[in-house]
Amino acid sequence: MRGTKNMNGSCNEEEFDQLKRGPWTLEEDNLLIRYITCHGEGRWNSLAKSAGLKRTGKSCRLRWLNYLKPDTKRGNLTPQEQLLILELHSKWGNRWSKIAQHLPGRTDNEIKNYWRTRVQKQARHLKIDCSSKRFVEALQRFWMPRLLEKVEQTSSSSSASTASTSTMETDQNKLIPYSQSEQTLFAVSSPTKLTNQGSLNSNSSIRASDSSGKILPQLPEMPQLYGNSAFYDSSVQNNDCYNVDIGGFDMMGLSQQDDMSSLNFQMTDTDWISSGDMAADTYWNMDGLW
DNA sequence: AAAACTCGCAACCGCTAGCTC
DNA sequence: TGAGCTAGCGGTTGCGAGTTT
Repeated sequence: MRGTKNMNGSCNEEEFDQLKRGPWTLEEDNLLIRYITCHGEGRWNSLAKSAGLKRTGKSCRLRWLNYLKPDTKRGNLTPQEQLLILELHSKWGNRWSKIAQHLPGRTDNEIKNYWRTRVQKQARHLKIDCSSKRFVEALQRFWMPRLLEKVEQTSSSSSASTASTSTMETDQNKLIPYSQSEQTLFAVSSPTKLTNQGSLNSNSSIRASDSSGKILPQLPEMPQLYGNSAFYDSSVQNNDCYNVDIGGFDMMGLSQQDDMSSLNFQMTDTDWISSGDMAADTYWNMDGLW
């Protein structure tokens, strides 16, 4: 069986017992980097041997992909990246590698860790299952708008002119999860761009609000965010995940509701979504998220 | 000051799809 | 066709660092 002594292909029992585990040393890292620089990736088991590493091929591959590869990004995820993760996870679930493909420089492991340590922590805090409809709804109504706000803050501070070029009519702070005609993930829409299929009525539109229920400042038009940023791979634009059919939200049982206010989550304990309590910082603490 | 606890992340494990022979 | 092997994925674990008691 894989994962046992037999998983290593040509590795016999004695070799297996001599294999090193645990944290990589600087020397091992250098060996691996040097070898891959000269010979390239692939054939990980033989690579491990040829490089003189007492590691499994699997371990070498992981170390390279998650840590040593030159274009690997380190450090905190940006709000843009977090937003994208939330969005893509709502569509694909725990398909970490697939999600990672859309965040250049980030690894599936990193994204998985982010989800488990940050997002699931919020779910625990709210005492709900992070895979539940309620939690997805919470993400959409509170977390994502705040991330968008954060994105706006960072983009306006780094490029004031870019942020101010959004001339779209945003008389309502409507956030639609997807725009069918534009390949965006999340956009502040003008009313004319809302389709019957994807629109949310104004009484129930997802709004960015602070804990007191105030409507937050208008949010930027998202196509700029995704269209211009380095992490948005233009090659992805024709991917079905962007050319969406609102399917990303169908899975959450929301899109078929023209009026979100009609959603009934049958909450018997605390109706924290509709009451607005959830938006209170005591329940939805964003401070630790970035 | 130190023990207990929590958190974040690197690394490992088990499984499986796909390829080769 | 099926056995063996490789690469890759998602889940889990272990450990060091930081925080709380």
